Amino acid sequence: MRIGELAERSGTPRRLLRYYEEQGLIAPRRLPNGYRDYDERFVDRIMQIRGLLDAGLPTRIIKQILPCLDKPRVIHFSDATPEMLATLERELDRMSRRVECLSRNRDAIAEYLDAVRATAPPEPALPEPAPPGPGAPPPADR
Amino acid sequence: MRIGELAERSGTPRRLLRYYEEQGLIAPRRLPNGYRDYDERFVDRIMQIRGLLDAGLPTRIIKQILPCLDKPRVIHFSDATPEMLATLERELDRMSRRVECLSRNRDAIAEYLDAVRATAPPEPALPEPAPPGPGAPPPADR
DNA sequence: TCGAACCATCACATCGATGTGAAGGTCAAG
DNA sequence: CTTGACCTTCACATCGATGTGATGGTTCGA
Repeated sequence: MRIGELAERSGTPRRLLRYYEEQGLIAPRRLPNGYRDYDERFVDRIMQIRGLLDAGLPTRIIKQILPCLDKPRVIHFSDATPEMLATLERELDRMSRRVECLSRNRDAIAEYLDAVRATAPPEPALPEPAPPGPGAPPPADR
Repeated sequence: MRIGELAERSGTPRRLLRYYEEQGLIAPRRLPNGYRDYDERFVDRIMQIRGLLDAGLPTRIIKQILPCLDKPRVIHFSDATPEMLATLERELDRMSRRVECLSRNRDAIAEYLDAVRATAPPEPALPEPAPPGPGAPPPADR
């Protein structure tokens, strides 16, 4: 597929797809006329990238960890330089802390909302849209 | 305490303490000479703010959710406008998604590291430093 | 063949978080 | 009384992620 379709299917501006490529996060093929050519797997890939970006990881780090998250792993064992492993360890630690901090505050918000709801009548829920893919980031804050 | 001590105790540049104040996240007293005057509670407060920032929340949102994370809650029930509650719901959802995405990728990295370690001999661990406060962010990526 | 709808690259703008430094006030210790 | 270590405000710079638009090539259908 070309960039427009991927943009639509991943909910990502073309600009960012080109930016992620420039940052070395993805490397789509090119058609004879120079157009970018993406296959299906890029949809989830982009979701994953956006999820990680949204969670606070910079592209530089994402670029390093992405190859390790693919199966089968065996292929990528050769990438495992000591510096690489050290980076991964550090990032693993950072991510765990982030998850902890985020969970703690999320639970506190949930608790607060529960407390508020206990004093005011709730409203009926709406039917939900389709669930997001494996790496889907939450919608923007704006 | 004055800004220098808080900066040191929270590991945060003075610049950012002033920035957070400018963004309405904190409101320290002022001494007669105009100096900012922080009490003990600001140390954890700053940690919490930095943790949330690091996890990808913008100051604008943090400003809204911070008052709800304090105990006792009862005092803050008056803040609970419908828009406020809607914001909290949205943000709760976003945070949950973030936690999910982050956890998933973190687990994948852990799995990868385990796989790698299974083929190379491990090294003995070092003694750990003091654990961080309640809202402590992970160290920077840089 | 012409226009619409794609695509390309490039450059510049914006936005939030952060760094840095200038110019000057306060205060305690020598 | 001066010096040094604090503090103040203000302004401008940087950095990464993102928005926007200019300029031009490709493809396809009317």
